[in-house]
Order: sequence, then structure tokens, then C-alpha cells
Amino acid sequence: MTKTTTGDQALIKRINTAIVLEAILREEPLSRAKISEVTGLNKATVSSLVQDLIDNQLVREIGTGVSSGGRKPVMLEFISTAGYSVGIDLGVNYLRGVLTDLRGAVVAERREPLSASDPDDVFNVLRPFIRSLISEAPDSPFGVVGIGVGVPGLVDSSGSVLYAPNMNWREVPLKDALSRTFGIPVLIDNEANVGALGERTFGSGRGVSNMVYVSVGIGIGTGLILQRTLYKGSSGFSGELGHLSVEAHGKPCRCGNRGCWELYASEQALLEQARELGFPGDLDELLAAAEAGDEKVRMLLAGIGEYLGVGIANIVNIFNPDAVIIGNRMSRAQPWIEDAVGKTLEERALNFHLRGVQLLFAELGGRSAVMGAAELSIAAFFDRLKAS
Amino acid sequence: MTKTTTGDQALIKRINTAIVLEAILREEPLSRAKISEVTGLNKATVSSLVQDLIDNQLVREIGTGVSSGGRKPVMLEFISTAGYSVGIDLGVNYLRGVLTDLRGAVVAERREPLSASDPDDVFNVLRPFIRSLISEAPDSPFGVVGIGVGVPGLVDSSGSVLYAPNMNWREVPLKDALSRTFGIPVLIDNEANVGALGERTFGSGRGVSNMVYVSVGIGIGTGLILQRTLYKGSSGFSGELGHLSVEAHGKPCRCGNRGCWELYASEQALLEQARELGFPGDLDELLAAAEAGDEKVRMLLAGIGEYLGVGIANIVNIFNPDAVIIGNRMSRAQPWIEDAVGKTLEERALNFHLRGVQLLFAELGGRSAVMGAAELSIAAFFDRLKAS
DNA sequence: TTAGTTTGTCTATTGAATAAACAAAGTTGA
DNA sequence: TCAACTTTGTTTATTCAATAGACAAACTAA
Repeated sequence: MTKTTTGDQALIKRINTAIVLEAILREEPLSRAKISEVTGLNKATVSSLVQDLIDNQLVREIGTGVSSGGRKPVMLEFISTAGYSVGIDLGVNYLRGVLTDLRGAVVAERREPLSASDPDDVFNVLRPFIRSLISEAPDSPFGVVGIGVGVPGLVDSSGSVLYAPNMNWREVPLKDALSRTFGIPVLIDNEANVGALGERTFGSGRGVSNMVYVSVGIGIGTGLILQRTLYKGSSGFSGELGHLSVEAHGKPCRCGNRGCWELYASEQALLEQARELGFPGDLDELLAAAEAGDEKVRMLLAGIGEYLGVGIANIVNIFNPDAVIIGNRMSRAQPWIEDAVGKTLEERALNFHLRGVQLLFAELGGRSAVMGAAELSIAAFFDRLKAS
Repeated sequence: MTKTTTGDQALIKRINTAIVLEAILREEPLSRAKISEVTGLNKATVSSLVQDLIDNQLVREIGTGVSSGGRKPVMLEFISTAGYSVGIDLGVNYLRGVLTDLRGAVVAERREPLSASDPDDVFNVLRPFIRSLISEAPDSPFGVVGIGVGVPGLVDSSGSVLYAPNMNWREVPLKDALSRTFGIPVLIDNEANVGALGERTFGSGRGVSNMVYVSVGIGIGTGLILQRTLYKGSSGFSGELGHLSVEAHGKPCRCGNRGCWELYASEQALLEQARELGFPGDLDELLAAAEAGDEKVRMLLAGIGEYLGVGIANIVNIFNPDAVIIGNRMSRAQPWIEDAVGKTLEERALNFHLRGVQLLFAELGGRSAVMGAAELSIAAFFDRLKAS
């Protein structure tokens, strides 16, 4: 409670170093003079801080730039390969992983199906999977700075998976298990949260302040980015908008509530409705049928889009966000649902809120979560830098 | 965009001064030695900063405290009467105002009915109303530091009332009008937002990090306090949870959506249902009937409570807050709706989210908004202090 | 009365940012 | 080609807030 950081000279230096580093990240390549200009810091201060960053192998000089009528500037850039990050998307029946540099550029990528479900069995697959990604990392001053993992379930602040219904997990201390094995920082979060982070950092939500990422797969999960940061509720989990009741007296949901959004707008809802109409098969087959011009399937998809729109209108009224991004598997249905979603949204959301909002689809497709997981550990690395 | 505050010694001093002032506000009366102990700042630093605060008339010495075996400490306290704040609750048919000191203690209070609706007519009532509150302020070093106003409508970041349906206002530049008249800072916000602030600071939500204030009056408005601060969406307004659709194919709402929560759980919904059952009259009469033991009216109220619970379950699933507070007029129905709300909430919200959440009723009753409005301008005063 | 404790101030030191001077390295125009 | 001007980045002296430690004042306790 009374853990206030008091101000001293070291704090000033940390603040200004962060400002300089962020300027370089934002506008590289950049000279010391230009940094002084854009940050407002004195030239001498910038010189001194840049020297520290160079000593710490975070920044390097890459030769001279073009003169604007005087001495040529020495250009600086961030050393993106000063360290690497591992991102893992732990799905119900697959495992996806990337190794990225500190900028998020993918260096290595792996995918494999996952048949195990018991936590210990999953660990036994996950450990070598991660180890092989780490082994791909080139030598670098900071090495692999951390592992980020997205999981399909509720995660508490200690990194335990409290509940993952589709994997039948309860109270699984995933973070502990992994950080003991690898001895580097491990960050665990919900699949929708890391997906939101991925799209915000590398995808269609770049630079946005307030956005809601709607992960439409078997169920519906949501990741909230409010005031530029991932919102977690008081217990560390939140954003269960899939269980927002959109039909107060609708079908009962396994969560205990009635008429939950995901009962009407998820992949599962689509498949069930399709079966009732005599279309067995999975999402791929339905999309193929729609592509081939099957009117019934197109109607079905439009219906799902309409219900997606109902929930998204609620989201827009609640959060007044800059963007709502539809991601995960259902984003592949974009051509067949986009119009229905957009139309319903416009009919239902408040006019004032509609003005500023964009309806987008995930730019990273199936990689939103895995990239967000990598970003999770990159962001933690930068936070540690700032704190020390 | 590139308006970064760089770090220098002045910043340190501002940070540490704020730390010292907050320590005094939190634990007064307090000695310099104790401040040094709880903040971690050096004794000499504390002495110097306290002297500045004394010079600025924000803090004063109030004599010696009890010795613990050595020299007696000189106790310090915040001078709550260093300045005053005006809070206004501008209702559809009433005007409520308070004059408070910098701690929020009410020095003067006024209420009067409001028959006017046209903006200019309202201004002509509002100006003398505020002037009379200001005239009650004793002489003080900072004088009246600002005016906070809560209004029943959408407010943009410039302090204009974009849309207040029940007053028939559109694009009314309220802040401009008042700050031109009084020449002191004016802050305008939505009634539910200031109500949330009032309950968070002075009422049942004291010290809570994440809470949702549900203002149930003619309609339903909501104020969101997330990560200790009032959440505003991208356009500066948000939290229109009254227009959350809880019946996707329910009654059409004037907002364009269908099945909006406020159509089923507001005072207006109650009165309409009562009329259908042959009970004309207003909320007071219904509450009196319930009090007198009228079973039909009690059932009616329980029904409203149930629908309130439906929406609050959604809120809990969305935000995983520490508390949900029911305020405004309907909070007076607490004895007749509390059980129904609680029961529905427990049936419908996710188990994990239910664990940490408290269902509360506004402690300030009808004064949540007016006290929050006063707090709005007090908080702005402290922010200005920190910035200079 | 004396020894020990607590409070709050004073003094010298540290370290980060800064303005100003400056050297180095460039451009430009006659 | 050269003198005048520009731009870059470093060096130097100064300022200012925080700090440790010394210290005086005020008190308790035995």
C-alpha cells in the first residue's frame, strides 16, 4: 500500500532514458541532435544517455546521414537483435509458437497438433516445443528475454490457469512449471487478451487507445485494451463478454446464465445451426460451400453475423472504443458476415458512439494470439529495463 | 502526441511534494519524522518540502503530540479550508448544489425545483444559484477553486452537453458559459459519472479500484471507475450500459436498439408496469404501498430487481469489479429489490467473478452526484497543484 | 542529575540536467 | 578555391534537489 516510489536523481535518469529509447524506437534511424529536438532534452543530456544505451548494447551507430547544410549527423538505431522472445499459443488441439526479436520480427515459427489434454502430458509436449524455439535464437547480449503464453481459459495474476473448460483444466500452475524449467520470465494470459495485444501491436489495431478484440472460435472471448493497456478486472480476469446475456430468457448456458452471446454467435452456434439444416461438417466446409454460392449457407453465416452485430453494438455502447476487431477462426468468414455485422451495428449502437468507431477484422489471422504472446514478454523486458 | 514531460529536478520536487501531501491527507495529524518514516524520504527532504507546503498555506502546525521517549513531535495537518469547491447536480426538474471545503465537508447546501428547460432559461436560474453558493464561502487563500457540474446527458471533452434527451438539449456549451461568468475552472460530466465519483470518494465505494455505479432513475446511466480513474471512451463519453441490449428481440428503444436494459429495470419501467396493473402514481407512492404490505407492488418491485440483476450480472462478467453500486432514485427501493437483485446476480454471473464482488447501494442517497461534482473540481485543483 | 531517545535543522556531498562555449565537419555562394 | 555560415556533438561550469551524517533542542526515565 505505502510502496510509493519516491523521486530522486536515478528516477529522472530512468525517465529520460526511456524517453530517448522510445524516440529511437519510434523514428529510427535518428541522430542525437534530432532526439534532442523531438524530446526537448538538452543536447548534452541526450549524448550522455545515448552513450549509456550504447554501452548497454541496446542502441548502435549506423554511420552518417545526409547533411542539411552542416556537419553530417551520426544515425542511431535500436538493436532489435539484442534479445529474443518466445510466444506460445496453446490451443485446445494445437500448439503454435514463434521466436521473435525485440521488435516482433519472426525469426522462427512452429506448429503442431496437440492430442494430449492432461496438464502433465501437455507439459511434456510443451517443454521440448519451447526448447526447440529457444535453440533457434542467435547469440545476443540479452538472450531469450522471456516466454509469453496464451491459453484458452481464465488466468489469475500468479499465472495459474484457474479454469479452462475445453481442456478440462482447473488450477494448473502453468507459469511456475515453465519458469522452473527455463529459468527466464514467463507470462501467461488468456487467449483473447494476448490476441488483443497482438492486433494492437502488430495488426489492425496499431496505435489505437481503446479497442475490444473479439475472439470468435468455439466460444467467444474478448480482450479489452483501455487507455492503451490491457484491462484486467480486480481478480486479474475480466472481459468475459462471451457470457454477456443478449437474450434474458434465452437458452441456458453452461456458465449458469441464460442467453449468452456465444450461444448465438460463435463457431459452435454456426455448426449447430448448420447441422439442423442438414449440413454436417466443419467451418472450412461451410466456408467452401458459401464460396461455391450455396445460398442457404450464406444465409446461415449472415445470421451469425447479425448476432455478432448485436453483441458488438453492446460493446460499442459500453466502451465507446476506437475499434472493435473480430479475430480468431471466425475472422475467416469475413466476406460472408461483414455486411450483416456492420448493418446490425449501425442499427443498434448509439449514434454518438458510432461516429468514431471502426469495425475491423484481425490482420494477423490465426497469428494474433501467438504474436501477442511474444509481445507480452517483450513488453515485460522493456518494463524491467525502465525499472532498473 | 510528442508532448512528453521530460524529467528534471523540478519534476522530482513535484513528485515528492505530492507524496508528502498525500501522506498528510491520509494519516493526519502527522509529524515530520513520521512522514519521513512512512514515505522513505530523508528527514531533511521532508522538512524542506513541508516548509514549502506551509508557505503555500496548504498545511499548518497544530502543536506538539505525545512523546515516545524523546523530543515531542510537531504535528501537521492539511488546511481543508484553504479553498472551497462548488458541486452542482443539474437534474431534469431540480437543481441541487453544495459548497464544500477541500476535504469534501459540506459548508452550504441548496436545493430548488427547476421548471425551465430551454438552455438560456436554465442558465438564468443556474447563475444566481451558483453565485449564492459562492457567496457563502469564507475567506481563504485559494478561494473557490472550481465548479463541478453533473448533467443528465452526454458530455464531450470540451464540456459541451452533446445530447440530453430529457431536457431536449443538443450541443449546449455549458462549460464555456459558466467559466466565462465565474472566471474559475468549470468541469462538466455526466450525472452517472459524477455519481460514481461521489460514491467512490465519500460513499460506499471508498478506496475501491474497479467499480461500476448504476444510476437508476427515469432511465439507467452508469459510471465506470476502472484502475482508480473514471473511464471515458475515445470520444469522451461511454458507459451507456442502460442501452445494453438484454433482449435481442425485445421492445424497440428510442436509441434505435432493441431490448435495452433500461426498458426493463428503470423507474420508468416500474411506473409503466404499475400503471398496467392499475396503480397510477409515482415512485414514492409505490414505495409507501410496499411499505404498507401491498403484495402486488412488492412483486412488481421484485421483478424490477430481477431485471436489474440481469444487467448487473452482465456488468460483473464484463468488468470483474470490486463493487457494483446501485444509486439514484431507485436506491430508495433497496428493501424491496435487494434480495431479487442479489439472487439473480448469483444465478447468472460467472462463479469466479462473483467471488470478489460486492453489491452495494449508494450511501449518499440523492447526494451521490452533487458530492461527486464537488469532488471533480477538488481533484482538478490538486492536479493543478501537482503540475506546477 | 545523568544517560539515552526522539525530533527537526544544518552542512557538505552527490549526481543529473542545463546553458553556453567550443571543436569538428559539413555546405554554399562568389 | 576560399570565406562565411550551419549543423552536430562534446566539454565545462553552474544549478538544484535529495541525501547522509552531524548536531542542537527537547524530552523521558531511572
